[in-house]
Amino acid sequence: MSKAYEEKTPVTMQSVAVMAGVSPMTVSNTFRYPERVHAETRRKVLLAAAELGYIPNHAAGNLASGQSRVIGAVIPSIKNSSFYKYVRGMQEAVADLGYELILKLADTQQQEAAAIQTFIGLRVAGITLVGDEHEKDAVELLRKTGVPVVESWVHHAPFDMAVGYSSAEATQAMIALLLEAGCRRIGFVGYGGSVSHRFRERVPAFEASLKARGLRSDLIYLVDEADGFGAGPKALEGLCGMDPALDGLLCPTDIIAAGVLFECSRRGWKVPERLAVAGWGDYEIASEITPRLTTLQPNAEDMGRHAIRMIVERVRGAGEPGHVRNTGFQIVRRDSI
Amino acid sequence: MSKAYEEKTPVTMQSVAVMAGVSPMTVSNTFRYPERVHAETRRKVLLAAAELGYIPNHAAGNLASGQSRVIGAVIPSIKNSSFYKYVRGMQEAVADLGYELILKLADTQQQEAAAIQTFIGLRVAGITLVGDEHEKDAVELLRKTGVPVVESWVHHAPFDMAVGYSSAEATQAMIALLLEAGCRRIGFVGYGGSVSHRFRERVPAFEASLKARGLRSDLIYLVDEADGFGAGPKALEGLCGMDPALDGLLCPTDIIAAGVLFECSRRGWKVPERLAVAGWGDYEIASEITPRLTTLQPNAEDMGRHAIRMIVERVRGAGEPGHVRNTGFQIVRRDSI
DNA sequence: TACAGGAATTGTAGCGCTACAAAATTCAGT
DNA sequence: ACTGAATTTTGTAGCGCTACAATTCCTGTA
Repeated sequence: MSKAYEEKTPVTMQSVAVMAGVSPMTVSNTFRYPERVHAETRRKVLLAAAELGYIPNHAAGNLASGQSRVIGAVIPSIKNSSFYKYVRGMQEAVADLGYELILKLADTQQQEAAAIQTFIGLRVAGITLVGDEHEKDAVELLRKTGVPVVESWVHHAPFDMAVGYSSAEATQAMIALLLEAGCRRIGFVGYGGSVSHRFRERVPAFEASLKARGLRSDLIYLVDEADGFGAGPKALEGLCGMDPALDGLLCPTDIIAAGVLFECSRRGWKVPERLAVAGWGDYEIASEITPRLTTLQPNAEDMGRHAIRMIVERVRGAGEPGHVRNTGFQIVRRDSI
Repeated sequence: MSKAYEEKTPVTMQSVAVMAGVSPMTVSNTFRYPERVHAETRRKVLLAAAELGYIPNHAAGNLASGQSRVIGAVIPSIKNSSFYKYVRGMQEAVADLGYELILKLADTQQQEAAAIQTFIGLRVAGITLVGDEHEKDAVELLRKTGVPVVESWVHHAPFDMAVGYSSAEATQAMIALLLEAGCRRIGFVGYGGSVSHRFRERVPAFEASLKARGLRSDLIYLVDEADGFGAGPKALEGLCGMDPALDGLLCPTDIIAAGVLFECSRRGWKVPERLAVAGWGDYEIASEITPRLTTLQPNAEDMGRHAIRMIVERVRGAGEPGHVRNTGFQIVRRDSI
């Protein structure tokens, strides 16, 4: 029977130092400032470290130096493939900059607050959040500790820094495209319930765009976030009830747009001739279903990359609080409009 | 202009102790062993801590106690919704047990090895991995440090502990279902390239099941993992080339099965009459498309929960190395078979 | 050969916390 | 009031590492 975890003799910097025949400080320097150590010495130290399987204890280093190379990211859900790209962007950036990224999932504001506490407990170098709606106490805590924080997917008024794009502008752009394609009775599918700001700000943008053209702007139908694809058929039915001649539809995600497409095929409706459908998010499914979905691509990887860069800049003394970076969006024109 | 992060006066246990008028040790006890301190004292300490926004420094605590309340999970990808459920299960279990979960994404073995190093550097209490194929050095390192490790989604021969189900058994069960439904010319879609063991072990199970019944067992088509939905049509075309009377199809994921369903609808084939289609993974899409997909549900949440429990048990002194837990699977019968 | 000046190396002290043991306080039962 | 035990509180030492200053080792030049 093998020994329990704690009973193994831990490999410390000290043991590496002894094996390499140098002082512990030299071992430390070898890892943190390799250029300060003579090449030959460095070789010996690295050899000893490899031999012993030595991994520097971040916890101790962090404590001694007051600095951390770890950035914490709170993600609301991993179901959504935009977040996947966002995380990829962050991973890429931390790798370039010599940092580490750790993730926590949080579906609710309470969970987010708990995740923030964990990260602060770990004394991470910075934190990235999604959205601009957070628990009051959590924000207070972040303020007090002064950790660099980037809010992603939002576009203005951060309590520290933000990176994202404007959902309102994106909505306008999508409506413009629908209008250009000849649609005149455009419907809007939104999320009901207490959904986040970045979804809610689309509604007024939708209304304003249509009113400006003198078109009907009340074809709005709210669905339940949990319904997935199933929300598509429901929304289509609801909206057709309001205006049977509905000819364009703006969906909050590609998933719902796909659901609408399934329903159109069931009804024998041609897309985009009978109904033009706009997605949002550029999920994988958008380019795979028939007809291929015209959608909005939010540059999620860029967002992730910039979120990390902003934190690292701040740690290095640059980067002002209040900094907002607009990573924009792109409309991917395919077959559904 | 606000001060830089490092310049803020940090709130330490000491400052809480002063404010509450007790010794630092009492503050420590209040957080770690609340029952050891008098209720009234506890109240004072908690009040002071809240007032100052004190969050215990995990790094220091970890260093002093040699113990950690953080478990690290390495996830290969978050695109796949089974992993989502797996993570949910883990989150739930850590919350129950008073631990924390942090995630790292790793698509390749190299990235996995790096993630393991990070976790060991953080001196986490345990690590969960996916699959049983890891970089040799990483395994060596895990062995040396003795961290409790659970390999998930696999069923046997762990180097420490494992939790999962047998892909071979699952394949057999699915084939049995197809046969029962009257299929006699069954095709198999697999992943080409260097794909992990848990996918590869399905092939011999497929062949054996069919040979045992004296049926054709060479209708195997390999697709590229990156093709997503698009792999479905390709596989269907390839397999029909081998046997135009193909009447059943076993897909490696629901995504591919969905792609096949799209293609069937394009061809005007009835499912399951013309072709019965089996998915794998019970993704969201499985219950949303028409016809609804019969698929294999791997009890991912259970897997996550058990992975965490096994680690915590080990830390607490129970739980043998070599422990394997079979969380089984379920076939979700819907309309495609 | 001596020595300034840079390169490389090494003690010292302490980061914030906790294990442990010792000390102080409270309490019950005479 | 007094004692022994139980409860609560508190020093002490040290976890593994790094900042910083001090020391030692080199090299080239006078």
